[in-house]
Amino acid sequence: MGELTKLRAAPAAKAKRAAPVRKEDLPLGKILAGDCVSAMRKLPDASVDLVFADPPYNLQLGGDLNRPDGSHVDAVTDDWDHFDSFALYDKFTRDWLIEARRVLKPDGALWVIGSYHNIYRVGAILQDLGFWILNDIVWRKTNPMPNFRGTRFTNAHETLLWCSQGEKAKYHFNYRAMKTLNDELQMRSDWVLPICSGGERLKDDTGHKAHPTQKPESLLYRVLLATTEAGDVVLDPFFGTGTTGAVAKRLGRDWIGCERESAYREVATKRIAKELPLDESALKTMQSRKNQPRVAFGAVVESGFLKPGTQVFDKKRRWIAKVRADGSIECGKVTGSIHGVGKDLQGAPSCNGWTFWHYEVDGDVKPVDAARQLYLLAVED
Amino acid sequence: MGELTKLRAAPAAKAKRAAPVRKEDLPLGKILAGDCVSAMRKLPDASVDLVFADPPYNLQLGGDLNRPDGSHVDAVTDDWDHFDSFALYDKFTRDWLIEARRVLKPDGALWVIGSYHNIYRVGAILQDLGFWILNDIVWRKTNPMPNFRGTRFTNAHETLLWCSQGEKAKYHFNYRAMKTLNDELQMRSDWVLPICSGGERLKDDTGHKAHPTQKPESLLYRVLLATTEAGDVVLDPFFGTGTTGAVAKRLGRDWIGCERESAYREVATKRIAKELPLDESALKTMQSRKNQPRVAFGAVVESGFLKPGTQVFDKKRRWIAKVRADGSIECGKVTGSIHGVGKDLQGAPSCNGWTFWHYEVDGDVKPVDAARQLYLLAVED
DNA sequence: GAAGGCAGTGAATCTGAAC
DNA sequence: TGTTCAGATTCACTGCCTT
Repeated sequence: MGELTKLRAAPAAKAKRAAPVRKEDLPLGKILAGDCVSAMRKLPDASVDLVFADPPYNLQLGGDLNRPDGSHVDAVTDDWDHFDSFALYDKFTRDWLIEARRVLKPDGALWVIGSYHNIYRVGAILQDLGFWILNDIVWRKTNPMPNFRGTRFTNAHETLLWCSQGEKAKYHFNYRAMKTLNDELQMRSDWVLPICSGGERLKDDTGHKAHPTQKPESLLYRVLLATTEAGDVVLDPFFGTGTTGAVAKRLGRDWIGCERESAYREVATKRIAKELPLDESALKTMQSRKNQPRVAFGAVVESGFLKPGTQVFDKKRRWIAKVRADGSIECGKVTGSIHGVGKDLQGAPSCNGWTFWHYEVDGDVKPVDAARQLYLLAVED
Repeated sequence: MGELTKLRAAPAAKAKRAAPVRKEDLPLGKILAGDCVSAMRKLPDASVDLVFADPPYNLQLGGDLNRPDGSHVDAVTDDWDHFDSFALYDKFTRDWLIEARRVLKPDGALWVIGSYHNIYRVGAILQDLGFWILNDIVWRKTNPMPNFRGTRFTNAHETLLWCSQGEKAKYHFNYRAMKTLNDELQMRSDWVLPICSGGERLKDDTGHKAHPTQKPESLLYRVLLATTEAGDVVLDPFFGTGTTGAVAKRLGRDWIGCERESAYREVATKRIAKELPLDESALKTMQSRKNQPRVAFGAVVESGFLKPGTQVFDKKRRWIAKVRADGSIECGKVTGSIHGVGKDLQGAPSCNGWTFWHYEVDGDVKPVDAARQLYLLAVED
């Protein structure tokens, strides 16, 4: 971070006190061709209310990857995602962030989405440039791709950074709208949303996905609803197939896109043309209810509501097993989950371990489900 | 990031080919006083299996920042100077990460926990030093503090980074134990755990919380269970009230702490003294089949668990092959190992013959893996 | 028509021991 | 150092086809 630190923050658009930009002078509803830095240079200072950016993640993939069933994973191998070094990626990032900063109004905001491959570099650089992080948001995917080789944790989330122009800068946050959207609870920094698939996923003529990393509209929906007003101008420097434009149009926001690839520009143009502004009542029904958390037996053990080493047994005490540290149980040579061991011992097709296994508390015998209820109570506070 | 990028990874402890460090020469179960950089300097190269670090987050919170030598940095909270404090924080971060890297074994791993105030700086710096991010983990708090002023999203998570020593470095991951802990589904990168409160939260004599940022034991439990083995040495450079030590002791891991504040050291010492290790059988976890001894198909045939001449077939009976005396199989003109024949017949990139091929026993159809399990049971006794 | 089986797929830094 | 090959490894959801 050395060099950057010396730069100090460009004072951003703050210094410009010229006449405010007229919306008529902006290329609203247009997708600018070329790389985003050149494209943004055509825009005046302090002219947009929000920048939403989904830059390349700089994934550094090894060889091919196959699923356990032998099928091939269609990975992101496009040239635009490849950088030879962190240094080059950092320069690329700095360049587009500087332009984004110039183009943003003093009370404008920046959103960037990324994964662990790039988001720590992006985050450090935007802080160096003077952006002020308001929240980091975790998009928790309901249906991520599994880790097929069993080598790491399933990479089940991506991260968004929401920033103002500086520590003292103003910004817009529709607190009430977010709270309403979230069943009258404050909207949290973790958002549970499915990935983009099914009918929403755009296909090319051959039926292949039109873009490798299309984002779900629900994500943009929440971003725009939370941090813009109707009539605001939203700029997306990495427009892709135009999710930002489509949702902006639906929500009555103006938009400007930048996109290098003509194929993506064409798909986006057609897509947005079909989009219609949504009426208010439809907006309200788009949010899904919060889903009941599943509780893993391991989580109950981990949290101490049932200690490793505890003996558990079925109601008739035909079998006695011992709880192990990882939430597996052991009964003689049979080990596994509470469900699997109960099933195998009984020779049954299935078994609900929560009600099958019991333990003793102060002389009482209780199903292990009682420990789950204690866990849920503690977690709910 | 300029300067750092040029540094590139110190080759870490890899270069050291000296005699492996003996555990007797390490200050196991001790809390080293002083700042963590000086304390870590007393430890030999390549001597610990895991570093878990919960460094100070205090960037924008009023200048409560300390240099590695323990001296206090004067508060610099005006926005003119906040880059100076970023630079100081970066230097502090780099210093302790470099020592952590030296002390870690080549196949050791690093965990760091942080919030959006510091984690982007930490992440970029550790990448610059050559650490390789394996996952970023989101600790999703079930009971976070609300945002009282309604100005932002409720900050409901913290981030952990899990890193190996480098892109090609080895590391340990107890995949099966994690899958078991999560009810037979892969453990994801988002962990839902309550914050530390209630009886677990340590209090001082006045009933005030003993430490402002005490982490829940469940968090450390999962970290240590996932990425260490019993007997491993865990180092925590920011020991605080010793959550890492307490959980390490419980799980049969050795630990070393560093802590500047004597008050925290005292609380931690008492706390850990009370902790009891789990007995060995409770510590057993589900093992990956990768760790099981390799069994040649020929050995299973040789031992009579699958007789030469037996017909084996895939689940849909598209192909039928015959087992030969040497453990090869024959399907028409295709002959070879169970894996190779399965692969060639399907035209697949690879094939696990143990689960692909089946045989009949008493009218039941079983994968040939069942014969391997019988063989393993017989051999174990 | 309903239900169930089967195939396909998504921002993925995805093996390692033996020779 | 590189090459070979045994063999370990997946979750949620969509959509088409069969029963």
